[in-house]
Amino acid sequence: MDKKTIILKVALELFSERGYAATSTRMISKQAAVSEGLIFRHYQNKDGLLKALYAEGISKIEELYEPMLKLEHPKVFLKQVLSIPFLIKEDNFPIWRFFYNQQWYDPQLYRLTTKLLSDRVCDSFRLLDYKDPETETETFFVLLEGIITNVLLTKYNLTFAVVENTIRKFNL
Amino acid sequence: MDKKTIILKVALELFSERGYAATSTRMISKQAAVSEGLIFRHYQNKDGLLKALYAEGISKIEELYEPMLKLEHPKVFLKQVLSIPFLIKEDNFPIWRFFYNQQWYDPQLYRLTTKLLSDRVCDSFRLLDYKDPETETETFFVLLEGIITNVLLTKYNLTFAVVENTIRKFNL
Amino acid sequence: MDKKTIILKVALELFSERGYAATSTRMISKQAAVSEGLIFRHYQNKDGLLKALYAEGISKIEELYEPMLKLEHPKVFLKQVLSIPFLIKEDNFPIWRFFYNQQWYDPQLYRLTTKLLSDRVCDSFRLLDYKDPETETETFFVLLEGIITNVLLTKYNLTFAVVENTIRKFNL
Amino acid sequence: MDKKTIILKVALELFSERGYAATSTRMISKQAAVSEGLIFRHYQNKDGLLKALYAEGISKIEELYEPMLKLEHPKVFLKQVLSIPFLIKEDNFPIWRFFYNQQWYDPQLYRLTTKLLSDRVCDSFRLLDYKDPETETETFFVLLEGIITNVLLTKYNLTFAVVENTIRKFNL
DNA sequence: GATGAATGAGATTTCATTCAT
DNA sequence: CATGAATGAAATCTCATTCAT
Repeated sequence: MDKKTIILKVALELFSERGYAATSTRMISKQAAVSEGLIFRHYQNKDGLLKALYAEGISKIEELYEPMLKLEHPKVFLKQVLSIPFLIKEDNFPIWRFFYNQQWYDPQLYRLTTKLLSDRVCDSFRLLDYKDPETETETFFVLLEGIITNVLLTKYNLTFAVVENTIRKFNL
Repeated sequence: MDKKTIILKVALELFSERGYAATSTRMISKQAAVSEGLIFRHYQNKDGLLKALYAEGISKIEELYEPMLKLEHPKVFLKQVLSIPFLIKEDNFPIWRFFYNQQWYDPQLYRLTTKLLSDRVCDSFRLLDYKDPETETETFFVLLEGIITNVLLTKYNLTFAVVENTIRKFNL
Repeated sequence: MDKKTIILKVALELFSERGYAATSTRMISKQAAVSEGLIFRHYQNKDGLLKALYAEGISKIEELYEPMLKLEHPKVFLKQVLSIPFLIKEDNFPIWRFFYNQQWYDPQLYRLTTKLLSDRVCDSFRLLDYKDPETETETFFVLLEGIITNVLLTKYNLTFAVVENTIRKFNL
Repeated sequence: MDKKTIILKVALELFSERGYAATSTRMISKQAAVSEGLIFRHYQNKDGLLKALYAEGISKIEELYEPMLKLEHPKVFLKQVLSIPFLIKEDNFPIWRFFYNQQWYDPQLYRLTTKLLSDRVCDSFRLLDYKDPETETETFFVLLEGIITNVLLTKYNLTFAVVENTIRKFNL
């Protein structure tokens, strides 16, 4: 892994755990074992790291969603969406934690992870003949966010039983 | 309102919106129209503000829960709990936002707002003859956190329909 | 003891142990259990404490020297002067320590404790027919300062044997 | 001389003359013509300057003592030790002044400059058949400290006659 | 590409001092 | 006489960023 990549990886880890504002470029350079100057050569400024991570995160999310969006059966699709928290592999954990944590300060991150799915989710509920698919979709996402937040804050200390219970509540 | 109180109020507003790390004591002093030194005279250090807000937040939460915990009927109680997001009055909004935002950095804040209710919620599901009240409770809280987070991030831009839908899903 | 006196006493203790610059008026007020404002009411400013202590110290020294200066026999007088370190009673210890420590920053304090005696010491050596009484006096005071410094820094951890040995070296 | 070295040199000069507590990092940076931040980059904190100076001072002292400790004849050796105040060259003056001044606040500095010599001094008195070499050594060091203090406080305004007189008193 | 010295602005904190009560 | 709130300046320290090498 080249130094540019290491810097971004370390920045992500620190932003994810401590938050953007509480992480200094010095900390990043120390933990990445590179000079502080190199961060600025590669990413211009601290905000550049943020932007690079936004881009990386979005592509990681799209990658994760790609096979999911190919599922045709609505119930199968919705169940898969609810399983997202358990699909976040260990090496993608930091970027999700970073996004969820960062949305408290950056409105453009709000619901970024779910809005790529919202149309398909709404369609699925419509196909399943739910009478108010919009409200159903909204409820679905609110719950999903609760689950994801929980997983990110407790580092996977959440039983799958909760997801199964949710699946039942949505008759999936 | 005396200056000590104003400082804490302003600190809360700023911490709530921008986060603790991104808020300088200088910003607080400017917005509170006091000298920067006064912050330290009253709260020792920046962390002292945090601790004072923790204490204040906890007592505000207990205040909010007090009448709720007196509700005897389990369904009534659970429905009331699900309505918490709409019970958070405007002047308590900042402390809730601060707590939910801060839990990303401070493990001691995790679930602090819900653990005061968890036993009663579990008992309620047991009284209602749910077969796995523990999982039901967990699902309930995960969903509640999703709703509260949503309300705090969008400033109440959430229809009550979602709550009603949830109530239906839990047969309340 | 009234508050004005307590303040000065506490200031002396702290200045004596930590030095003037490293002692804040806040520390003094805390340890004296008075308000910080009271220090300024009684002594105008921090420098006022210094000046008050200078005056007190000088009068304490004169008090100590008074009986000594009445000794007529030169040898008896000189031996008594060499015993000064052991005449400094516990409650006068802080003011001596303060003076000796403070002389590193304030030239007017240099030799202040000994210059009141220097003429009499020189006369004594002259009476005893020392051939160079000025150099003898200087040597005598240098040694005395060494002994006093030692006593002040080690809190009396100095054997009287050293003083006796010195007395012998000066044929007293 | 690089900036790191200049900072330490200036810090020494100021600490030596005004004392540690009364010297601000701002003063150091101004006089060293560097940014204040650089002090912290090179020495972590103000205390880091202190520690660096301790290390430097100890090595300077050892340097000064090295040739002295090679002197075999006890009288020659002791006379040389008594001449230390006149061996402190102008550029080592600040570090000695700093050490002697600082020992009033830092117990670990007490007698640091003499303890490296104490065994050899005691041995010398024993070789010269003094009956109580320990007391003789103690007296010798007390006097030496008096002389050094005097030199440091008056900037060499001390006649060599005092040292010669002392040598006579110890029969050297 | 990479370093590490260097900076100026700003963050946190402490300080002596004032003032209304 | 005495308090304690309040201040403005300064002290210590951190930060993002630049630049010569």
